[in-house]
Amino acid sequence: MTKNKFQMIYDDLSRQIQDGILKASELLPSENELAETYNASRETIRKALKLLSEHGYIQKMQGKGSVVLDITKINFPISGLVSFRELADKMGKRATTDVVTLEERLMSEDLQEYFQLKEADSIWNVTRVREIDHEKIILDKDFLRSSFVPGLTKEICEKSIYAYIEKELGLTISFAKKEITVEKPTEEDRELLDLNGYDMIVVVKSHVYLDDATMFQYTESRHRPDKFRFVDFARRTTR
Amino acid sequence: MTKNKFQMIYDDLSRQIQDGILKASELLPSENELAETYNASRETIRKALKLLSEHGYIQKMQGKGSVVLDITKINFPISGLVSFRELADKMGKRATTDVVTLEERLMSEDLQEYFQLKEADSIWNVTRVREIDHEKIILDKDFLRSSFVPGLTKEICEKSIYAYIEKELGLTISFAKKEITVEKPTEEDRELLDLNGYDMIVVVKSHVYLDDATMFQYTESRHRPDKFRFVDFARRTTR
DNA sequence: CAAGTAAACTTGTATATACAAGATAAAGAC
DNA sequence: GTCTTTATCTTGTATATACAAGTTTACTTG
Repeated sequence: MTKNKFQMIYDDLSRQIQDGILKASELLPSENELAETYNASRETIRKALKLLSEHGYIQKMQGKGSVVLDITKINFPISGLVSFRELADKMGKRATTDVVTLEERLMSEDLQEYFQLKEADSIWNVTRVREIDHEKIILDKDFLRSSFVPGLTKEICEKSIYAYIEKELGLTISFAKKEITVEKPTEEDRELLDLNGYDMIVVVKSHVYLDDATMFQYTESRHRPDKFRFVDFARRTTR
Repeated sequence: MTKNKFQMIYDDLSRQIQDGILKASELLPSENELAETYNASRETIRKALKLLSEHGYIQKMQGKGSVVLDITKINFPISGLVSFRELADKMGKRATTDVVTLEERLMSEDLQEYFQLKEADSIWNVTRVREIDHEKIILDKDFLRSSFVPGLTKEICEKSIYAYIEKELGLTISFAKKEITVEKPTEEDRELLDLNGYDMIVVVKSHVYLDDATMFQYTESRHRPDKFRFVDFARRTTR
């Protein structure tokens, strides 16, 4: 499945850490030892360890070794790019999605600006309400370039647009720029969500890019403040 | 200064991108060409390009090359670990810091839990109000293990604790776990901040770790919601 | 001309080697 | 015993080589 050697080693080691076989604050075997056990070169081991380090599984220390970090308290990875469905699954909550709007039209001028296009392109306009434990918590407003996502249906929007894009269409989502702010709710927010008296909304704006660096989606995910949580693992890198 | 070859190459290329010498949506020279111009091996070039990719400067595409991304709209890096001072400097705002509390005492039980220590250690308790454009916007509550930060003074807290830790003490901050939530303001928030009628507070909780994976600081940064903004660049990696 | 094929790019993976730099443990000097 | 030095671990950097895999270009073939 995962064909790459260093990814397989990463998978194996990260699983061992998650399962507690490799315990927190213990040292990993040295790179040379790992190279022997996995029948790989040291450089390949180092690629796997780099991944572990980036994802917060280990901390590397020159001269000493790689210590296993306590992942149990961290790993609530809204960090990175995780869809609503993946998240709800992980939490074991019963969550439903109501598709309020699904229409295709020419993009407006400000959207054209957002997508940095010279000519206005056709675009899908999807509005969805996310319900968790029978409360309408999240309002998702998606704008997807229809030239990339031809046959979008209500059924797909109810399940997962991401799954459709990646598995059905074979497109690869590569990276995203996100911005989190807190704003006053709009009329639409008040209509569609169970605000429960709160008069602020957490807004997550995402610009989503494909493999070839073309932006194909803009999303505003609007959350009721008491149900919002964002967790991040950040390494201090060379600026 | 930066001694490593691949970091110097990274610095040079990122500077060229920021200065517009390498323009967005253009292709970088191929890895082999770069290896020649920088008098380096291809692997060294690849390390530099990996950094560029991770920081959102370029997008690599197998078989094609590396395309320069439009960094101008992204780079408001609250993402990662940036201190209040660095941020204020970058925005060119006149910002002041008022040290409300600075005291050393034994840590409470819940703090001991946070730091995952068996015995209670001595800790610095710092409370600071951050003022921007004559408005009290941010309340920072810092808890630093005093065994690592011996001589903390009011003057240091008014400037930058980070600068003191990294430059004076020579400690290296390595990574942090952050959590963003939105909460009701406490009495302290109402007292110390200019809430301007807002009845919510954006809370950024940070666990800060050193080089050797010891946690030495816990911080709660409490922001007035209208002045809060968090920007993130996230790559979709192997999960 | 059109379609398909082959060659020549590009980046991705894997390996081997060499030395530098930091940390630790063992051996030696006093 | 105590301190210093040395050896030997560890990870970090840099290089060279080989081949795999994806893209583009040029060429051949019908």
